[in-house]
Amino acid sequence: MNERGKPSEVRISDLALELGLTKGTVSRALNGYEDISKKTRQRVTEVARILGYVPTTQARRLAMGLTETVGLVLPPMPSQPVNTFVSEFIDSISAALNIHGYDLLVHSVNSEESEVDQYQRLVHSRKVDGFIILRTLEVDPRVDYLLKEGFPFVTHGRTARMAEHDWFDIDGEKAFRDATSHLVKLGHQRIGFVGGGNEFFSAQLRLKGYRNIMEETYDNKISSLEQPGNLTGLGGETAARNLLKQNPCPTAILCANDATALGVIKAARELGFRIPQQLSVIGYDGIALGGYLDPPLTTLTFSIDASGREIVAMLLRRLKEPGLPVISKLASATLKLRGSEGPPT
Amino acid sequence: MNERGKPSEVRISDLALELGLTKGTVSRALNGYEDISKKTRQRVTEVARILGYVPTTQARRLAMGLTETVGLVLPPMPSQPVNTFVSEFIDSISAALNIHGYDLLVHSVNSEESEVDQYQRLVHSRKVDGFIILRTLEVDPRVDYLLKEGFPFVTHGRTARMAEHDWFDIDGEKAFRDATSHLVKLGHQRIGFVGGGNEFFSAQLRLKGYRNIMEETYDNKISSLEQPGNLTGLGGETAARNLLKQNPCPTAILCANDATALGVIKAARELGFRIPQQLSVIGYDGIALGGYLDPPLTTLTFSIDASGREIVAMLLRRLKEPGLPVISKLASATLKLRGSEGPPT
DNA sequence: TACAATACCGAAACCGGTTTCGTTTATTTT
DNA sequence: AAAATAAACGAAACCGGTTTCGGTATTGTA
Repeated sequence: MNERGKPSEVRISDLALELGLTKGTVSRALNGYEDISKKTRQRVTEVARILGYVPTTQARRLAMGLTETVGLVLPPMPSQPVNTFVSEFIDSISAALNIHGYDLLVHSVNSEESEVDQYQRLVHSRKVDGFIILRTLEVDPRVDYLLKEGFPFVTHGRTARMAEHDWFDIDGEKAFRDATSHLVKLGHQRIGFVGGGNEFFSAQLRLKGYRNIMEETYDNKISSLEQPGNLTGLGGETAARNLLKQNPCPTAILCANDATALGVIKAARELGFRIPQQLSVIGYDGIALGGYLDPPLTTLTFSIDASGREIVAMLLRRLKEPGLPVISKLASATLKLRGSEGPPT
Repeated sequence: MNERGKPSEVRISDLALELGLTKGTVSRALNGYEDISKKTRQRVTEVARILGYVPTTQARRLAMGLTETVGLVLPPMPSQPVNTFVSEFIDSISAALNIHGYDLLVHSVNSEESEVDQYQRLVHSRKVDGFIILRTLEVDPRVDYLLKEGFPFVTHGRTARMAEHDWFDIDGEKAFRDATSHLVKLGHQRIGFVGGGNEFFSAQLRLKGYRNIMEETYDNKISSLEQPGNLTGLGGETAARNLLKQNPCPTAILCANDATALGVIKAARELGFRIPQQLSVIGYDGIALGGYLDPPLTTLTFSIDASGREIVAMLLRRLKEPGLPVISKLASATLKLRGSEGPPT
């Protein structure tokens, strides 16, 4: 069947020769053009099936002037990643893209180039039709670049320029209002918050949701209860130590993500706090591993798969109709009570 | 610069026109052919730079008859993934591939097709030059198919046919000999083992390493101490309950991976066991999250990044020289003591 | 100064498809 | 039966590059 290495492949010209037709005719027959007789179309299809003909993607895409490929440039990961979001997200979007005949091209930034350089090369070499952008910053150079080029993309997360581009996001503000309210109802008064870097728009919104409820409930806001973090476990540890050495110290801590929460819990334990009796902790992300902690981590969760599918749908719509006005969608997170929070003592 | 949407791109014909040369000459000039005068080559390069010419990847690849793309078909993930291996691995291999001008194409299996169908379509549509295969089975249909087609690939993990294909693997047998020996030295006699499904070759090897030491040390092997699992947390829970209801019950449990270990710890806690005082637990994978457990999970760890780079190097070598004899590499895991094991009481 | 060798570039085929535009044959229409 | 229309396919251009081959102009050799 095949000799040394590559399988012996059938080209459209082979098919044409076999059928006694020209390759143009064969092409149109296979693509269902009406100007080819039904009889011929069936004959072509049948012989194509028998010979195992499959069109070469590269050639088809070149001729049609499209790539049918979407790019995903992986944002630099923390050295100790604890979140499975990226792999689940990739799984989701590649499945959704494949259904529509699109491919997913994954790049990562090597140390020598900037992230924007990476996008630039993908755009200019025409490897992709559009991008999906993860972990948006308030002022995001990737977004700036693609908007300048007029190149299609959808972000997961909002930016300062969200009115100008398509985006999908989880309503982190509402999520943290919910979580804060929950703690308030449990009777907590001193509720701490460990955020992410200010450059992340999402982290700002989560902080905003927390503040909403705190100000609404206790009228004044206590800024010493707000600690910056960096969305990693180590950041959480540091922040927790700052919070827990205060007097009076918080009886609950909200964390901008689960990794932070893990750090907070670790530090709290080391300081002798029992959870949730002496300290309630709530995270954000819904990592599966949180369910295996003792006590299991209460967190805000959302469907990664649904997010991925929605984003792909938005991007494909954009590619099909470039003229469309900006589209966006805000989904909501669910408070998943698992046991790391309770009434204060 | 650009009008509505796509950036205005420069083709090689535009360059040729601008330079007063033919596109063939321009192409050879840019690719450093010696039969173009040095003066001309420099002039072409300069003008190309000024006009911002970047060759269209699709066209170049079609002309050269290669795809410069490597495929990765994501194996179906557990519904509650706890391991960041996949995203770290993707990050690693995409970076390594990009350096050499290769792209990474990620597909995932939708429910309607079998995994092999997915490979078949990628092969026949000529979208990739080779594959990287994850989570090998002892009898692996993906391997069978690609060997039959003579299509290049490298596996992460061994298979029954490992003599016929390139592979990279972690020496799980040695890893579990090390872990078992460690427990023996601590004084444990009844050491349990929770494995993975028998279809996974790696799980078998880990079991083998455990048995090696058990038979060598205690002469007889106690099969009731060996519990099957499925490499998930739930599997670990079930297995742990089976082990811990025995009398006498094990004082230590080795787990085929960290997810299993999480389940084992959860079940043990629910049964009232204190860790590591009453039960030592050791996992495998080195997930970062294990460091945040209480106590932190002792585990066998290895460098995902190094694995990815090595596998890419192997695959690229294979693509360059198809005639090469089978290449393989066995790397070793390191026992990372973090506190979930100790001497028996 | 005539002739061969060399350097340098143009012309054209090619990769494997798609699509436009004619042309031929078959079918209607009058 | 002649003319108009429709049906079905062939021919060729095209997508944007690469590569082979051949022809001139220039240089080197005798």
